[in-house]
Amino acid sequence: MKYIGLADCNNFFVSCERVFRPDLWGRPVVVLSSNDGAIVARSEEVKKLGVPMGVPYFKVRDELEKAGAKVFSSNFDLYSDISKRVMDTLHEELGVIYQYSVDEAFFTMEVKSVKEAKIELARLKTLIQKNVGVPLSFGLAPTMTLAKYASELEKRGSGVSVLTMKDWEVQRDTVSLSEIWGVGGATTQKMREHNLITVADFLSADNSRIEKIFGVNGTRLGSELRGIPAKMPENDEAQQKSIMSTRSFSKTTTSLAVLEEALAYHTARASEELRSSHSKAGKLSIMLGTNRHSEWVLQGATSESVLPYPTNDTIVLLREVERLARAIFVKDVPYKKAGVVLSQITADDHLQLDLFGSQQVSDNKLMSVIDTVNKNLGKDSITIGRARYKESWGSNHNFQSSRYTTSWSEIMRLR
DNA sequence: TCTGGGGTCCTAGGACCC
DNA sequence: TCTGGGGTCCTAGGACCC
Repeated sequence: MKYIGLADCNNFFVSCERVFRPDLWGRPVVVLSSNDGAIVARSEEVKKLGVPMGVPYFKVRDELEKAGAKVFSSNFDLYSDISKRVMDTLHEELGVIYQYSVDEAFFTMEVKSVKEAKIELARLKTLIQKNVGVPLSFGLAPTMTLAKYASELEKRGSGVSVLTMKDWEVQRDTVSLSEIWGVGGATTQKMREHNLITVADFLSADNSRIEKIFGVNGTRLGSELRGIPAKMPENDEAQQKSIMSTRSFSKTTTSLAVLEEALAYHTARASEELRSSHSKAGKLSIMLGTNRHSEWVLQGATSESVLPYPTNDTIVLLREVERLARAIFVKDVPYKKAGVVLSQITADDHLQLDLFGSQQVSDNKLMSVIDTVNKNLGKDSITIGRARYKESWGSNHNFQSSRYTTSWSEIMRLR
């Protein structure tokens, strides 16, 4: 029978940090979000302390210190590299995989016997642990939603769980809907108002009632929970719909010049990524944000512009970004973040030519030279205009580990 | 003092058309 | 004392995920 599997790395960012700091296995470790704002990854030891996911760091700093926890700023260069190694191994061993996030991938598997499937996945788990160095868990079930649920079951145990319909039919009476993938806070609330608490409640409710209240998401959820796939892992490298680059500043600013520098930096980042995926964007948006927890919360602004023709040229985009920024900037507002979003993305080889053939279709030589130099000599060896990262508007990252695997100057030294 | 960033999908409602 | 209905397209915003 065909099953859907999920491979999910345990406490991924924490595990990545531990690969190069083996002394931290068994010790409480957390990783902070960008700007050292909130907790985004916790080791088992920290979860046991009761520190919740997503809590602002400053609220739990003392508690963590008392527990002797090690704190890291996020180090995405490191995490992406480790992620790539995990995904490469999964791909080699399982064939087609669908990478769902930096630390998760779905796949399909023909299961002849549960026992054999378990042995196979346990072997794979050991292999990744040995070759890459991070622990992961596998869940195998008839649908994506159930595979997700299954993967949680053995996180602290063997790390491999196969959920058959027979198992699930026994369990689902007591599983609460809020534990299910895709059911968040707002939906849980709404379900509660309709007296739907457990999976069994949901499944015994009338189909048309579910559809009326929860729309297509409701009917899909019902199907997935009955073991009939309503979502399938897609292996094709689907075109990304949007690319964004945004960051909070360590301190607020009221200077248009500073905001323009930050926006220029994000424009460079986003268009670089656009070029590396061999595509162009038809729409550009910028955002200036204020502190969400201050009286300025509503003073943020966004603005967008449909480009005359799709482009990935940093210079063209920079010009437009500057125009938009000047239009929405308000004097004396303390801005806390800035960002750029590129959307309406099309692959280079799928571009629509306009009727008069007047648009620029050739690749910009200057851009590809800059990309090549930066690839060979390191990030930002060449920047355009003001598009260079500056600490003056940068984020806090006070506990950052080395980029052990992606930067020669930060490689681990042995003596 | 200090509260992330990067995504996707769905829906409601307005503009516009015949 | 009367005020269509049906359709498309677009966008803003909500919800969710990791």
